Amino acid sequence: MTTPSDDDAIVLEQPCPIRDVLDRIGDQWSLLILEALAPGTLRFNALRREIGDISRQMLSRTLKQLEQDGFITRTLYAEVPPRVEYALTPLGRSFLEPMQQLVDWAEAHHRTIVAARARYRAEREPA
Amino acid sequence: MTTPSDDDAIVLEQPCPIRDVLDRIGDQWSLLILEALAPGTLRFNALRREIGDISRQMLSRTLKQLEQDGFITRTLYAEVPPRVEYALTPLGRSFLEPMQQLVDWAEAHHRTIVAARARYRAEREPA
DNA sequence: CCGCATCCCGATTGATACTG
DNA sequence: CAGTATCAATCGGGATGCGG
Repeated sequence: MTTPSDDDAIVLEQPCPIRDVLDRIGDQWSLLILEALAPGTLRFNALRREIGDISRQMLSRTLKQLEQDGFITRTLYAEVPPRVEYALTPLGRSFLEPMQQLVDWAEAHHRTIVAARARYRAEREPA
Repeated sequence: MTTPSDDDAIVLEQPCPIRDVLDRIGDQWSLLILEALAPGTLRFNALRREIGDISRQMLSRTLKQLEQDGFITRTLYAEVPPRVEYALTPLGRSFLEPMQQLVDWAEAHHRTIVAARARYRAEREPA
């Protein structure tokens, strides 16, 4: 078995709390998902449409991670066809507050960063 | 040329500001470096010792990224042996403020996250 | 409708050795 | 001291098709 199933997700003890958090929301999709759920509960495909260009696999994997860490809940309704709803937990919701600070900072300083990059390139491309 | 040099670092325009920031500090080392520099200027190897288990290559690459984005400055002193000092810029320092909120949140909720993981596993491993 | 298994490729990272 | 070059191994993540 060289390719373990998603169910075997490794859950290492991270001695550093912030690493836990960055590992979870530093990836490409987690933050997008959390923000998509901020207004309210969404189903799998609704979430997919909301985010736009995420594959089913990555959405599935990322949701599982977020559920595992207690940021969201997954509710399966035993209907035909199946319905699955995702929603923020209080933990997930509380996380969005400090995260918003960072988002605000990013928006406020985005131009500075872009300018720094341009300057960096300019210094290295003399002619 | 299948392995581009580090100097050819790709600088794509990210339409979403927060992505820029997460891409830069969501990696394994950037935040550690920024926090190591918070108390003051450090030289390359001092930084390496401070962080502990980072390879020279990753430290070099990450520092370059951080410099490129304007979070730190790199000052080369034309001496023998060479001396290079890294320090936070005002941008880098201002970034640490909202980031600290997130670090605090992570520390405050770490136990909750760990508990959520344990609970998740317990639910899936009946016996 | 929701999600998992498989295949596959490019990106990331470490080790090691070499340079200014 | 402060890196860079090269090689090799690993890993994330997309596409697709099957299954519940």
